[in-house]
Amino acid sequence: MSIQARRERERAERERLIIEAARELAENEGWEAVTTRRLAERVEYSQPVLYSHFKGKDAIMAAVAVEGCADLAVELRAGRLAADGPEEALAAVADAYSSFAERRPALYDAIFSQRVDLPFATPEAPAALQAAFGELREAVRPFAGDDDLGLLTETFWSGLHGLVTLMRDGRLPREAHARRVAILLARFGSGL
Amino acid sequence: MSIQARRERERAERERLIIEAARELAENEGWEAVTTRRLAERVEYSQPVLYSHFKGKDAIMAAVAVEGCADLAVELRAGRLAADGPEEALAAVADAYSSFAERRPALYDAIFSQRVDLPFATPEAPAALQAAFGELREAVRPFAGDDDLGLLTETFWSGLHGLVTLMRDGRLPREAHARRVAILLARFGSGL
DNA sequence: TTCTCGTTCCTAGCGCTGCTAGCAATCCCT
DNA sequence: AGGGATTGCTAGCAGCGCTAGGAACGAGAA
Repeated sequence: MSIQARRERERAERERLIIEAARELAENEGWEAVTTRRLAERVEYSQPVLYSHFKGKDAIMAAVAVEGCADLAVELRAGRLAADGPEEALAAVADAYSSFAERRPALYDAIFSQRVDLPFATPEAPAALQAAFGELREAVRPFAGDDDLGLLTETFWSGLHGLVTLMRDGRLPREAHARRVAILLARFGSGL
Repeated sequence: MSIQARRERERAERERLIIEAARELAENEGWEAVTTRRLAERVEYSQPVLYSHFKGKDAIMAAVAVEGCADLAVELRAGRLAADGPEEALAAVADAYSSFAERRPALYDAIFSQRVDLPFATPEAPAALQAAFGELREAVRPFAGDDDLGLLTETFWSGLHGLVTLMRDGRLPREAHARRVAILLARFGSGL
């Protein structure tokens, strides 16, 4: 009993090690630098060990994404709660969102851009994901009016997502980001 | 003179052949199926020939993107001009945009998602790209109010882009797309 | 304590990728 | 008709995700 418990514990630790190594490698050098060989070398195990923990590289990225999402949720919540007044809260959440995407692009990509099969808009979605979406929803709630709150939140979120991804890929000029966010806020942060 | 002209013509034809083959392959089987080997086989030349036309695979994708953008511009324009009234025009453009992304996801990806270094928000941006953006801008213009028209258009575009990409990757439920677009239109298609 | 059975993990390798060096053949011009 | 440049091929490199098969190790039984 105790032996098996120890083994499972060690296994879980190694799994955490893999996820963390993948996250660090991705954040430092981008996802294209995260190869199974480099990852294996970094955790000081051979390649096939990775496959005893995860189905494949995509599953490793999905695990990193879920963890990263928890960080995002925390930052969104902090922004929202620090602000006073609903307009300020919405702006704070938008800023926190932009800031996260800017500071941790690899993580943002894993969560929102990479093609990785995480369940999203369903009850089976990871708790961290629902928490992050929940923060957005609470910030949007005061401005819902007659609109469906969930759909309104999804639309606002899409706006933020579009802004940060198009900017990061060089499709929108970086210097005007704040003004674009302000426009988005003006259009969503009012009773209509 | 004539000989060189013929050679250049043949070369240009072959380049078109490559671009078209890449586009078809991508639209039929996705970009991950577009490998230099398959592409070479399809145009009935050897692999290295591709590299005498394009710097690499990314450049081929960029070429496909520019062509696809012309198609997008045409569809946006058709939608805009067929509608009467500014609200209807904005809705028509949004629908045309969504429809393009839905019908031709590989093309949409090449233009707006893939990391490919096309100049975007600069005067050197391809004409087709500027044309497509221009259609959005004209549809948005009646609702600019005090906002900068360019920035407002970029923000509206970001909203559309976020909606279609998040939906296509399974991060937003497909069935509510029309309602989300309606919300976006309600927030951008009014004098504020 | 020794033997045996399971598990764990590594070596080696498959088929693929984007890309390129170097040679053969072809075509144009003198 | 021969010389020279251009064109496009064959072959190969380094790296990718992933996996088969066997070696080595540790746990329990005689």
